[in-house]
Amino acid sequence: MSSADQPSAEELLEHLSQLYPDLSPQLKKAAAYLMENRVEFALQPIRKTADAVDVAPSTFMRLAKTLGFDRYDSLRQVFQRSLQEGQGNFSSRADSLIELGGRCEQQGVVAEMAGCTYRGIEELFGEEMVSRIKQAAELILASPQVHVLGLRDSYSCAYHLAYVGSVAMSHIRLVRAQEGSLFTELARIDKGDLLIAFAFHPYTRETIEASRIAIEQGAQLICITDSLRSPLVPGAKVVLEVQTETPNFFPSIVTSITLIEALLAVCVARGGKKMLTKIRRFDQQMEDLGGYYTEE
Amino acid sequence: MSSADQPSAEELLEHLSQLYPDLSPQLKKAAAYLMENRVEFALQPIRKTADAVDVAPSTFMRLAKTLGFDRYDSLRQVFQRSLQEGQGNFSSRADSLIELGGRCEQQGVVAEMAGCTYRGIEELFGEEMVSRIKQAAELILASPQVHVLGLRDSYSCAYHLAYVGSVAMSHIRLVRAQEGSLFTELARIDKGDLLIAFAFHPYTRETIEASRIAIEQGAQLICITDSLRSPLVPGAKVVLEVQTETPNFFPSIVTSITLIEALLAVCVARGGKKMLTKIRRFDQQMEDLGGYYTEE
DNA sequence: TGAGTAAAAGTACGTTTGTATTATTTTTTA
DNA sequence: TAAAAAATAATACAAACGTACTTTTACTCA
Repeated sequence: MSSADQPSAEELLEHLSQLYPDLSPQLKKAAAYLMENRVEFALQPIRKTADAVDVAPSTFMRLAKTLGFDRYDSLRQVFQRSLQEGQGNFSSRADSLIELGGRCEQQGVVAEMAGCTYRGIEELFGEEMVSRIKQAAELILASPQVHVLGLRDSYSCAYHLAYVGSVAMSHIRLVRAQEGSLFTELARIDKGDLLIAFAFHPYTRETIEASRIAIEQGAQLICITDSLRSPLVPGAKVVLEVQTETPNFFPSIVTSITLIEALLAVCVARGGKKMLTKIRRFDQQMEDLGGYYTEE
Repeated sequence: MSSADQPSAEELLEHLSQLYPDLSPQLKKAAAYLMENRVEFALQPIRKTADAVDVAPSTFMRLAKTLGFDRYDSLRQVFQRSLQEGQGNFSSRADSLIELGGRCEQQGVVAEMAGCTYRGIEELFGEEMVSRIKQAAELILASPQVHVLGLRDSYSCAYHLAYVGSVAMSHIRLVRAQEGSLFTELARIDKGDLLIAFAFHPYTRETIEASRIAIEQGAQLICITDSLRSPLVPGAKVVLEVQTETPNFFPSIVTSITLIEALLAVCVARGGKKMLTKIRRFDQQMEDLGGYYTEE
């Protein structure tokens, strides 16, 4: 047990399973339901819960008191909280990392960062996200041209996607915005093309304007951004939301980079052999041109 | 949309994010809360939710109706259901993301990537690494000039470090290598300066040569690379080794980016107030110059 | 058999809930 | 600048809620 005040759901269930054999028949029914339906239990009011087991509401009140709670709601809150925390694999490790970090100042910062990173990545590999990544990959493979746009703090993302992506898929290119060339570059976006745009808060004005223009020109948009409220979202075909929170003064791009690499992996997996030979050819060329370092 | 009867939470949030720009101010506040606190929204009654946003309860009712629901509870139930499902599929499996992989081909790739990413980051936050990060930060803060070099697949790393870093520390600059300007740029590296160089296998020839020249010129070197046998290591003052392995055809830069952000965090933590005012001034300037997007 | 005693169900009540309605403020339009 | 419209806040109320209390049931033991 960690704290008598607010036991975790797991601790509680373990405690309950020990008490179980000695409970009265009705309390057993109630306890059994709780053990096997924690989520429903957390969400439903006492009356609905009681109905589900065909038991009087007061039975669940007695159960709460048997477990040492003063009120029914305290019991239910335990399970609501466990829902909120999501009890994810990474998050729990992250928490322990943070606890560990308190020792010295810098380690604290780093540990907190680690926590954010873990949480961000965990979200990234959820089912919903994976299916979106697949959608995005589909779009990339189907489009005649793919333009990648990211400015300022998002430029690293755009560059990474465009550089690595173009090795495997020659129809991917980076939208450059040096010396005010952005809007000239936009002219190269044709109807039916795909634009992949990156923007994190505070959003760079040009990125927003550029993607609106692209949509007007008949292009499709995939946006990678930090919130569903981002000005990039309206009009986007696929929205890839990433976690950018961090104790730092700038938004973290770690999850975005991870997303990019996952996206590329899926593209290659779908792209088949054609793509593999393309990659091999690129490697060969680099070697022939002396682009790579070889010892002595 | 799949079913008009009971849209999924994700569909709903996407729908909402499309509507978002046209909502009234108060409805935006409510919508924003919903988009970023789905779990709390599912658990709390309307009054608590309204209080959290400092909005009248009726605002949330209007939000529900705006989204096409007849009653507030129907909206909340959508998120309650998504809680139930999310809980069942994921966390109850509890162990590792990799287990999740087998289901379909693409998900397998993604899951394996998740594993690599996780391992890489875990290594990064070990004690040994943290102490090296501190050494590196010390060097950065002590040097009169810091040059950041990374080419090809490492350019995103170099750019990220230099761009974000220069916001807080004006003595950080990116070494550019466009149109063969690399060696001209190297002339700017003085004795006592610091060079931070990135290179991953297969190592780009110019990066290796450039850092050797820099050392000859009396500069110190921090290298961020994927192996202790990397040609960048000899002569380096601090070596930061990162994990780049991944099922992909290119080395992953996720851990490098994470390292960069940790490094910056430590720099800022040590840099004190001077740095904070510098960051604030940058923000102010960007806002004044209209660099950031603001709604309407 | 019938008092005694847990356990369970039922009842009643003050709160809190969602919601329709009305009032107020803000914004738009003429 | 005044009127009209829209958006927001306040109010009121019935339904549903948790919970204390009472009644009924089931069982134990003189």
